[in-house]
Amino acid sequence: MNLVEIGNDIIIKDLTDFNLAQTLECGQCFRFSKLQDNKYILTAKNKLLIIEQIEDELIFYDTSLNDFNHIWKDYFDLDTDYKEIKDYLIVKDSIMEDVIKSGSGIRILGQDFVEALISFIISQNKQIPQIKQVIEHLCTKYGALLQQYNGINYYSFPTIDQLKTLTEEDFKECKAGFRAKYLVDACANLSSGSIKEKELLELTSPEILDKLCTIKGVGVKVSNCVLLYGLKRKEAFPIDVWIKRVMENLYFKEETKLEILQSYAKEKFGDYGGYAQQYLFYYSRT
DNA sequence: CTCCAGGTCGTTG
DNA sequence: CAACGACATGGA
Repeated sequence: MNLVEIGNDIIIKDLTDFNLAQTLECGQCFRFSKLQDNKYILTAKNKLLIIEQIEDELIFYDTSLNDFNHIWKDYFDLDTDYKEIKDYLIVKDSIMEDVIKSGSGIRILGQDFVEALISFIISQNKQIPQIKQVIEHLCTKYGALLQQYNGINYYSFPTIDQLKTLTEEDFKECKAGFRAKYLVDACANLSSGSIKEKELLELTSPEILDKLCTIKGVGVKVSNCVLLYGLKRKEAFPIDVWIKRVMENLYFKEETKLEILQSYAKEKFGDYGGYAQQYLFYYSRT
């Protein structure tokens, strides 16, 4: 990796297979906003980051080398060879060539486990702009103030210690609607230790999926999102309405049951299912 | 006003 | 066990 420090900024040069806008706007994360073309402000891992891509350079503004090495390199999946992943997918399935072309700079972000779980419980039966709103309400009310930028306060995602005190009414005030009781149950599971990230990491993906599905309001789709975005299980293949539609159009040409789609993806994309899913999602939305 | 949205639950046949 | 409506909220 070609890294340069200039003042308080860190610049990564000669990037390949990376597009910041695609990565942030492909629906995997919710806590970011666009400052200008290819320049974003985002909060993750208890930090505020201003980041810009100019051609094949990525600029991390006001970022220490320590934060880059320990947080952002991993968050943006910069050590993964996406060329190899794309080649694998295209060899397995020629249809993927066009699909990947549409979002060829997507990276899968390494998000916080609790944030991914809470966010994707909120996501059910909601549109992305509204998901973002509910999450922002939650963070503004219960997160810690990180920093002010251009007169706007930016907050961290609440910790489980903060979340565990919230009632169903508190979540409803954040406009979570009928999901409020699900969020309470998720937080109870997390704070009681009945679900612990460290213990999940020891399990196989199917075992984690079963465990997550014991939370009220968490089904197969949300669990797979948590596996992929919050626990780095790159074989996870979450199937939502968009993925269902695009797979039916590209591969089946007719209505197809979830189980069929799921096993098809497993056979076709294997350990790289998560990447395939992300390319498919982006393709189907553009 | 009606319809529907990154799903899941509880209830029916 | 497959099918179906309910569920809060807000935007089209």
